Parts: sequence; structure tokens; C-alpha cells
Amino acid sequence: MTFELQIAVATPLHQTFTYSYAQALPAGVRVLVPFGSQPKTLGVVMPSELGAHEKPKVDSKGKPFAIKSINSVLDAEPVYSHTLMQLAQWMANYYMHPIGEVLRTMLPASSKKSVKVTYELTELGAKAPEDLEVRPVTFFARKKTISQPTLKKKFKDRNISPADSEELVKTWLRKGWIDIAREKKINTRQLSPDIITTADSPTSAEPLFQQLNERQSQAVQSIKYEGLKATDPKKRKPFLLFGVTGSGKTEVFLHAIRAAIEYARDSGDKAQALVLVPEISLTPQMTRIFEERFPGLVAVVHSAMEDDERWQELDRVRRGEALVLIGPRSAVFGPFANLKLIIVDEEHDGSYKQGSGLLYNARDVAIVRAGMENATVVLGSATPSMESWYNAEIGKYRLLEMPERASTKPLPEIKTIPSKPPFKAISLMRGDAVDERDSPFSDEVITALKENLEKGQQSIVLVNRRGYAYYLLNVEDRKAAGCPHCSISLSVHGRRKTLRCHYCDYTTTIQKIIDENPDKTWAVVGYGSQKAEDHLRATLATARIARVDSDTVQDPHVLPEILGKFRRGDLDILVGTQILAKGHDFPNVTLIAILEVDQLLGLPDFRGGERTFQLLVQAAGRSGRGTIAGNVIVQSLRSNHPVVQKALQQDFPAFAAAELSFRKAMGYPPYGRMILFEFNGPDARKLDHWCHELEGKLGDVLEREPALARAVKVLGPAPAPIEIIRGRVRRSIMILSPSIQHARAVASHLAQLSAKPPGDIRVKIDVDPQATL
DNA sequence: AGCACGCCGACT
DNA sequence: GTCGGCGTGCTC
Repeated sequence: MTFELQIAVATPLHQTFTYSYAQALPAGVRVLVPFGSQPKTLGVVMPSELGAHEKPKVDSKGKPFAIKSINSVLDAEPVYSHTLMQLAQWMANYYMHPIGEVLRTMLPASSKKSVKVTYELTELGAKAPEDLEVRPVTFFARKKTISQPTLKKKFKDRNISPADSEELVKTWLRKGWIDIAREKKINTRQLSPDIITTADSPTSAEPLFQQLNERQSQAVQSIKYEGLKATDPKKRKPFLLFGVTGSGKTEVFLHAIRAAIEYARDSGDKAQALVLVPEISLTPQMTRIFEERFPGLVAVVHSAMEDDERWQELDRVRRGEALVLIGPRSAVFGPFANLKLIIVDEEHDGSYKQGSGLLYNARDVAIVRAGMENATVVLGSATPSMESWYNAEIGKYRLLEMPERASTKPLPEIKTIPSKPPFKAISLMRGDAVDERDSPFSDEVITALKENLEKGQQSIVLVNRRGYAYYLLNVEDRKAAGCPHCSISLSVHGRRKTLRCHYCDYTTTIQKIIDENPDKTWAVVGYGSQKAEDHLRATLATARIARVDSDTVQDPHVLPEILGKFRRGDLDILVGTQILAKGHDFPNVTLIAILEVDQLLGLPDFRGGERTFQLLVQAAGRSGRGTIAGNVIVQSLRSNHPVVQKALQQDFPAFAAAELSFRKAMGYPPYGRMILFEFNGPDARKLDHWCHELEGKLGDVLEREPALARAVKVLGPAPAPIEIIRGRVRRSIMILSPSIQHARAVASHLAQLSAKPPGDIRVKIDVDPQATL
């Protein structure tokens, strides 16, 4: 008796494949299958109901497929739980992404790759007749195994044609001289089969839990009784915990988790909780707090981890040994046995959205997963996303407010001062001396930093741009030195020595540009975090300064180290980009200076205002968290901009009201749903040609469905705001509609039309894009 | 995504 | 003449 199973193969194909096997396998088990010309490819068994009513599959010539059989089964029990399989299918559908790739994205990397074929020389093969023209032994040198590509290369080196070499390999395999062996490193990862029941840790009598204030306790009570213990799960709504910076959201999370665990324990059950955090930078302190409160019960994953470590942590969750998982985006796919509570900290944070491949938003996936698991979700933020705020307004979410700081300290005072006139930020490239007047800082900022330093208090300087300066300007032509592969100007780095593209990392030197254009005058314009750092070092010679931006924290271990030093008081000033604005808790920081917010407002993106407000308020929230009140100075050319003004007053509801009415007028999210198609290819003419073809075909479809056409706006094809990246020209089509169903209907038409792009054109579908850039 | 099949330029 | 470039099509 053989069974037919539906297998999702790790390829970018929007379909599953039928394979046979001697026994039935549960959904969620990984298998190796022969696929196309590849003898072993990773696949996942899909739920059987999926293929049950499908008609017999035929190939392009109408002949039924010869069903191949599964090579081997990798797991004794499913790696993907029932819910995770459900979630994968939801994601494949919602994000219009191939199911095989979705499933691959859900597991840590070590099991991602399909299996590479290696050949192994058998004992028999080593003793193969010596009079053979081509003996297998000669290819294996002193190693026992070699990979398929290596073997091919060796054949080539010996002038054996590909056809002949294939014959040879087949013959050798038949004669048993060589074997197909799996590459060892890949896919050896197995799950621990036994469910370990850990001794219950004494989490109930710990003194570490702080006394909650009135607001916090109200929030916890709501989460408990309207969430965790809700009698009608269908009525349970996600909570939006809107609490100003420093209002003690973390304490609420901790109590909520404790409540979930205790509530389950009362009925002899074991509840688990997931805590999503934006970045690794947040986890060290978050992790510590959680581990103190729930000793031995916390598992942590983060991006600085090796895959093996990550598997180990996830296994602890899977076995029920860990009850709390803390991690970034990908932790939303954690292998929970009994997930009862999901917390999304800083839910507005852009890093929840994956930027390549499967473009999912972990916050949204968390809400969907919670629905499937019957779990309670708590989204927390001081500056909620417009989507969540709107959902709270219309009653889809339950709003919990904490408008006061937990300590008696008031919110820091924010004031703005005008930026230095921009012309002062220009310095001509003559000689190497840096013009001292060329300071990015207003005098008030320097004075304030100096005073703070003298008081022995810490400061953070936030410059919303990395690099040394903005760009290198050709004075005569008024044009900036641009990247040869991208339509963007190069940024000045390395103390005005090098130029770098922030999109493709192309690097050149300023000297080269000057040499190539001997008759031109060049000027360095604007400033970034590097220049700010240099000027601070020059001006505040005694200050201990470190810079934190994506250039200095390439190595994932560097950031935690710098933050640790800062927290211990071994540094006085941190200079850096946005990373510094996020959630950190440095009690001794009493001054935040924010430079260069203006360009965020100027971005051609509908979220510009939201991003600016978040940056300002989040950054301000880093100040005055300890016993001393904090100050915030915003250096801006546009202090009067309404967004900046609302941020100064730290009035989120007022900002949200204004922003939402703008979004409503424009039909933008959260009032309209957006699906963005990006087409890119190396040849602009071919790309345009195909885009216009698509536009025409989509137009035809919409003509046939006038109701749909009326409900949906299709914008484009238009050049993407950064038209060329890495030598690939980009065009986009935006689909906008008040109704998600209608937007999706048009999108799936367009997805079908663009399923087989000609030449080297690639299609990217972004459902609910974070930015239109 | 891989990978094989297939049709045009520079080489042992 | 061949080797090998990558365009195009297929994978149960």
C-alpha cells in the first residue's frame, strides 16, 4: 500500500507536488524528495485534505505525471505544528508567496537549504579494476566524499564531456563504487523527541515582581479577565497598551505573563508566552529582566546567534521546558506547544517587517497566530502605528492607556532650536584641513552637552544620517557625485576620504573623483554621524565618546558591548543614528540632542510624518529615566512643522488625529489597503516594455470587471523613487483600495499576469508595504 | 531557485 | 570544427 502525499518543495513555485510513500505521514514532517533534476530536495508534508479533491495532475502535454516517491523522512514527528502549518498557508495566501519558501522562512537557517549532493567512495569503489580508463578513486584524492559540483569540475578538467561524466557517475552508482551521501552539515538538525517535564520553578513566591501602580494594575487586570480568562474566545480582542515612555509597560508584560502561567497551572496546564522585540539591541536588558523573574523558563533567540544555538533554544520551547520565548521578528514562528500570550513590544517598529524574501510583518502574523492558538495579544507602544491606533478607535482592539510615567519624574522637556544655516555645512575640498566653522552643531547644543558632561551625566546625540557628510558636490555643475550602479548620490565616509553608496556599498575615494575631474571644484555638503562624532571629539576633548551606527555595529557583538559600557558609565556621550532612539533604558542619560530630522519629513513617503514623530518621541523617552529629570534638544530647520510641534508636546493623540485625517483624505493606510508590485531588471527598455504590456493586460481584466475597477486605484507603472539599485532598474505598480478583498483581487490578477517575467526581470510583491520607497 | 536543453561567438 | 556563453522552460 502506498500513500500519495502533497509536498511543499523549497522552490519559488506557488504549488505543491504529489509524491508517494509506503506509509502515511503527518503534516509538518520534513522529507527529502527527488525534484526535477535534483535527486534530493527538502520538502514538507502538507495536510492531506489539501490534495484530496484535486484532479489528476497532467504535464504540459496532457500526460499524467509519473509520481515519484519520497527518498527519506527527516523527522520522527512534525517540526511544524498544526498551527504553524495553518499559519504558513495563511501567509502564503496573504503575502502571495510560494508555500515552500514560506515554510523555509519559518525555520532557522541550518535546515533551510536544500540538500547538496555529495558522493562517497565505497570500499568496493576503492578496489575497482585498475585497468579502467577512468577510475573513481582518482577523483577522491585522499578525501572520502566530494560534492557534486566538485566532481563535475574534476571531470571537466579531464576533458570528459558532461554527458559522459553523467554516464560514468550512473555506472559507478550502479556498480556500487560510489554512493550518494548527504552533505553532513545541512539538515542533520533533529528535534529532541522526548517531551521533558521540568520541575515547576517557584515563580509564584518571588519578591522580584514590583508593586504595580494604579494604571499598570488596571492594564494587567484587563489583560487577565478580558484576555487570558475570557469566557468567549471569539470576543477576545488584541490589546493595545498605549503607555508613554517610562510608564512601565515592561512591568505590565511581566505580570501578564505570570498571570498566564499561573492561570494555566491552576488547571494543571502549562502555558507559554511569546515576547517579540524589535532588535537584538533590546534583548540584553529585556532578557535579563525576564530571566530574573522567570528563572530557567526563558528562551532567547537573536540575530547574533549561531543556528545551532537557535535550534537549541527553540527546542527548549518545543519541549515545554521554556515557557517564555523572547526574540525578534522570526520568533513569531516559535514551536510552542501551548501558546497563551503574545506580547509585541514597540509594535510600531519598522523592523517587524521583513525587508527581503517573504515580506511579512511579524506584528500582524502574531495577531493571526494568536487567533489560531486562542491566545491573547498585547501590542505595546508609546507611539503606536496608525494601523493599531485606528483599530483601537474602531473597537477592533481594546485600548489600555498609561499616560503617566511610573516614576514621579515628568516627561523630559523638549525644545527646538534652529539648525545652522545649511551653507555653513559646506566645505570645499582644498587641502585636508577641516574648516572649524563647519560644525553641524548649534552653539546651544554644544553648551548643553558641555554642561551635562561637567555634571557627570550622560548624553545621546542622534544624527539621522550615517557617514561623514551627505554628499560630494560638484560646484560648477551643481551635481553630486553619484553611484555608478544606483540612482543615488554617494555619501562621504571615512573622514572625507571615501565615498560610499548606501544601497549597494559601492566604494570609491574622493581623490579619484578629483583626479578624474581636474578642472572642477568639489565641496563636501551636509553632515552625518561620523562628522558629528569628529566635531564632538574636537570640541569636548575630555568626553568619552562612542559612535553607534550601522557602520560601527556590523559585527553583532559590538553594539551590546558599547551599550554595556555606556550603561556602566564608562562612556559620556553616544553619537549615532536611529538605533539609539529605540527602547533603551539608560538611567543616567539626561540630555538628548537630535539633529537632522528634517530630511525624514521630506521623504516622499506617506509614513514620513509617523516616522518623524516616532523618532522624536522615542528618542526623547531615553532622557531622564533615572532620578534626574531629562532634557531634549531638537535642532531643526522646520521647528514649526506640525509634526515636530506635536512631538514637542508629546501629544500622541493629537498627532494621530491629524495624521489619520491626512491618511483618510488620501485613502492611505489604515483607511486604504496597499499592495505594491516592484518589477526590476537590468534593461530599462525591456522592463518598460513588459510593464506596459502588463498594464494593458490588467486594464483588460479591469474592463471586464467594472465593479472591481471602481473599487480599486491602480497607480503606475512608475519609476520607483530610487530608480536604479545595484544596476537594476525599478518600476512599481501600486494597488490601493479601501477594501482589502478588492485590493487582493486585483493583486492576484496582476500576480498571475506577471508570473513568468521574461529575461532577467524579477517581481516583488509587497502586501502592506512599510514604505513606498 | 536550480538545472538541463538549446542555439550563436572565440578558441585548443 | 568544439567549448561554453546565458536565454528559456520545467520541476509531482
